[in-house]
Amino acid sequence: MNDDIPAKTLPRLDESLLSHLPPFSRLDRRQIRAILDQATSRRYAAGVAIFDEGAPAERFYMLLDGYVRVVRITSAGEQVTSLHIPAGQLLGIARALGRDTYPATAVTATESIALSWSMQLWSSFTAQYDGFATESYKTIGDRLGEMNTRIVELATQQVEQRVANALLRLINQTGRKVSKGIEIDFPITRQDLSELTATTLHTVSRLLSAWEKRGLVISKRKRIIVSDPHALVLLSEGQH
Amino acid sequence: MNDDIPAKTLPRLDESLLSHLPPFSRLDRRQIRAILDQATSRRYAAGVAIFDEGAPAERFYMLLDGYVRVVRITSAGEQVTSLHIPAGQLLGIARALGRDTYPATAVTATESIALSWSMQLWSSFTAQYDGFATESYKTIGDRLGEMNTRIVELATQQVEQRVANALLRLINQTGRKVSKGIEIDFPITRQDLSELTATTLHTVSRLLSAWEKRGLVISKRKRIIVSDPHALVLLSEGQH
DNA sequence: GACAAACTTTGTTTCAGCGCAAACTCGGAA
DNA sequence: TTCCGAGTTTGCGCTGAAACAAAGTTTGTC
Repeated sequence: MNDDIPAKTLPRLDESLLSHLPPFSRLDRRQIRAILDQATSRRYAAGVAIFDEGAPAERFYMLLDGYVRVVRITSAGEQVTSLHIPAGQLLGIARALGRDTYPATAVTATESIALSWSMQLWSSFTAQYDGFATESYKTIGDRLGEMNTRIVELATQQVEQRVANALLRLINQTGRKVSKGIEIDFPITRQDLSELTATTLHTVSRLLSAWEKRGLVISKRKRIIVSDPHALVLLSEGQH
Repeated sequence: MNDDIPAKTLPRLDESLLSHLPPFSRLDRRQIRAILDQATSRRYAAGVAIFDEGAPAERFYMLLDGYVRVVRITSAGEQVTSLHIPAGQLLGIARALGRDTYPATAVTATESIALSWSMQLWSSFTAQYDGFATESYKTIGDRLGEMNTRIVELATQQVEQRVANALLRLINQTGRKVSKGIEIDFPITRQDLSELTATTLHTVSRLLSAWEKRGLVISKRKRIIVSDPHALVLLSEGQH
């Protein structure tokens, strides 16, 4: 499960890694240097767990590169993805909400690089570094909003609309422009998409096939390009 | 929509109102006095909105008595209840997450009483009062966990299980012991319950009727008593 | 270049729960 | 006391999407 490349691979981390990221953007070079010097850097292969639901929340992370899926596993063994986290965001910040275990599992969707700090540093970070707490809570606020949206979607929308919405959200958050449209920037299977939309991989496959015939998307294995986002928006609103 | 009883009805608020509530429990009498003197107290009739989704977050609230439903309304006009808030909790604390509008509408389920403060006081409260911020964030953490649970439920469970779970959660949070079992402490219609479980009032009605025949619940209009919680737990796990 | 594993597609069957419709009941207002 | 509206119950038909099943395709590995 774990990775073969040891921690602290990168000899010395550059300040520019963090200086433009919201939680750190108000800090000066010296402060960022201090933060980096306390950080552990680590590479994760695709598909490995950075931390597990229920485990003691010992470290918090800043995802520098890659994508992470936040998943929960039901007692019946089904997986439900509750969030996607792109590079540049904090994760595992349970402590900010007074928890001492991680509330969900974080799995890399691609090969990823993350910095991490001991959770004991959390309170000194929030105390010392201006804007760090505020920005962290903003991130949590955004995630809360996103979860709220997912609840409403699950509660009121048809499968087709949910899948269309999920696709739109993914290209918004992590889309990359390519010649034929906008591509989701990391490998994503029908299974992943079904876990994100609370349906089965079969149904997702059928939908994507239908959409491909109508020219809305182009999909190869693990890759999806949205060529007509506007049409997807219509679908997400329930039009056919 | 609004209420006829003016603010500041209660001549002078007693410190004991707040002293045992988590966000204030670590404070001394003098501090609580100061907080109370800045508060506005107001009574709300059942079924009125304390604040509306999207409105500027001008005040934050402490619910002293009653119950509040946090709802969102979809573009199609359907309501989805995302949380129930019992007395003793803060609400409308959008600001803690860096938002300047309320992310959802708060509607009273019963006649309720709440204190409120101008949102401008938020930062001074968190700065001055020990434990206030921590406890507030803990509340948010709990709500996040609850929402997460709802997502997983919506994603993986059958209607019957979801309704059973909702009922169990309600009696846990707001149950009152009566001779024949545990009663939900505020009026709740089939419609409310259907909005909480993402189904129709018809289905909820059928389920409750069936359960009543089997002796698991007793229900009159707007009132539900759970007489066999354990059987409901089994149902919520998928047994029949 | 063959094999296995992972991922995807497509067909068929089944049924939970929704939509629609109608009737019933309770509790308060007048 | 009657009336009315809000809340509830129940029946029935329909359908979206899950379950089941099986075959096809891509990719990496030895």
